[in-house]
Amino acid sequence: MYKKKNYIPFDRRITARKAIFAQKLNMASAKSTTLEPLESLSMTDRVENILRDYFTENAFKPGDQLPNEFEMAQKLNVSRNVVREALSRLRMLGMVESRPRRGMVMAQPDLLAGLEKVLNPLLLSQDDLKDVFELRLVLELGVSEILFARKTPEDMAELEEIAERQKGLAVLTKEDEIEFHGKLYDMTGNETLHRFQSMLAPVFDHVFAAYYNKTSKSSKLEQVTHYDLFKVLKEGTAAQFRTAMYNHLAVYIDSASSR
Amino acid sequence: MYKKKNYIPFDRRITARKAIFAQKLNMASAKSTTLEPLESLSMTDRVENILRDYFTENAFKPGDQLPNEFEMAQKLNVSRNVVREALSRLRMLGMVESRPRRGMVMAQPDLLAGLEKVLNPLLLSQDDLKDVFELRLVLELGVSEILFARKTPEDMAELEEIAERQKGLAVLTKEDEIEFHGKLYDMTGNETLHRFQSMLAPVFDHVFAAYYNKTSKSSKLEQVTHYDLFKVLKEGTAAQFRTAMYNHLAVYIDSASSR
DNA sequence: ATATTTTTAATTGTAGGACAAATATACTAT
DNA sequence: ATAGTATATTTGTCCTACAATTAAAAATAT
Repeated sequence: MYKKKNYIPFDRRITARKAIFAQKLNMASAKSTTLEPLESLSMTDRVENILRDYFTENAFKPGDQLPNEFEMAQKLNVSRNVVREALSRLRMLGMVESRPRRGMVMAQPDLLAGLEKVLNPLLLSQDDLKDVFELRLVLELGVSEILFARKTPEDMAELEEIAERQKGLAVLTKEDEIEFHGKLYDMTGNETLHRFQSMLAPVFDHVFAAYYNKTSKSSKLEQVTHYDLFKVLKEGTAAQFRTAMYNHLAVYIDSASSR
Repeated sequence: MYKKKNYIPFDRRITARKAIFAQKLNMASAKSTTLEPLESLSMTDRVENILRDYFTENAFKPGDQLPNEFEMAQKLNVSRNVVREALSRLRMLGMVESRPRRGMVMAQPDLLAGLEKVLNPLLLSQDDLKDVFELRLVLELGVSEILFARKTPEDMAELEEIAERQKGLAVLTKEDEIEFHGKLYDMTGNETLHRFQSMLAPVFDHVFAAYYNKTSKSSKLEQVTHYDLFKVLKEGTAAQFRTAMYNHLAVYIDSASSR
């Protein structure tokens, strides 16, 4: 307890508000060509934007120390609450980190943190769900080049083990699908792509289960299996693999095209 | 000015804290198999998670009215500040909307809002930048199926106009690239894909300009032009288009593969 | 009873005060 | 110089207050 003497809390010491950056704050982003509802941004919105601009304009890099909250609040002529709400957002994105009493530092944002929190089938619009569905399809069809460029014997052995095991199964579960396709993305060496795909997958399943008639084209008996895909990846070319993947996903692609 | 009588501000009326949901709050997410720094979540982090869980578990849909901030703070036994910081995050993601004095409602989140704010080449790690670079490549290579399924005569006419105009140019600017490829994504009818791509593009350019040796393979003179792409899209097949796009992007793909 | 006006209540946005905890720094005693 | 102690710093959290404004309720007029 160091609460003796005439100690003035730090909070109180700064009282005079110098509205240095106030102009910055108050300058409306006036540039709407078409008349729109003029979505008046809240202070928090504006401070968030200003801070991000400030970081990029001043070329802040991960690890760089940031001014403290009081200083920001002063300079911007807003309350600490507003600054904290804005910072809270940036913290969520991984853009800034703050260890208590040590201040805040710039950090490497988490690319997909925001997207991850938002991929909720109940909240997204039909259009967005459809877009996500297709996006995943586009990814699956687009990875073959990378796959061929990056595949290693070890990866192929592991993939073979998976494909071989699944060959015996009458019907593949969702987990089986994830295992095989997940391994594929793993093999790209692209961690973001891998994570991105696995975030999209549940939405993809939801959309397919909810909106598309699975039985329609399932009579197409000559379906390309995971083992087929493996074989083409092992012995074929990138172009052949693309075709194989296209056929493997034919059911979904038909669904996507038809609407 | 209705400030007469013995009006007690709403803020003050609720004092007794019923820690009904306190358990929910205090239950640690204890499930780490490997020993990790035990990233103690802040109250705000926890409330953010709890709120999102609460929304999904109770199947909140866009338009649904949310409890007000006081109530949330009470129930969770935290201050309104903490609740507001958490809500501020969700507001940024478009997940909730709040019109002053009318309360908060669930909203349709903006799929890409979080990602958009974070795509800053100065802040992202080398690995992330490389991942984004490749991601864009994967998208370009993956859209051909959709393109063939969705192309319309009107779109093709517009694309032809662009390709025709660019045929005369000695060198294509960044804007030219955006115009042509942008139109391609536009033709997919997938708004999210379109926006996603245009968010990735600047990072893509940055990575290519900063890290890859452009001159290396540029001697490959038989480059596929935008007009070539157009022609294949018009007269060829999806498979041919994929090959054409692959060749069009060969410079980049070489870069990506080599590292 | 119905329409219009006035009052009240509710709720977000914003400001600002307080303080604990913990760390980095300055200071003091040995 | 070392160890120990006080001080300053800064985030996280809690609290109070109030303006603005709409929705609802009450009062008033038709």
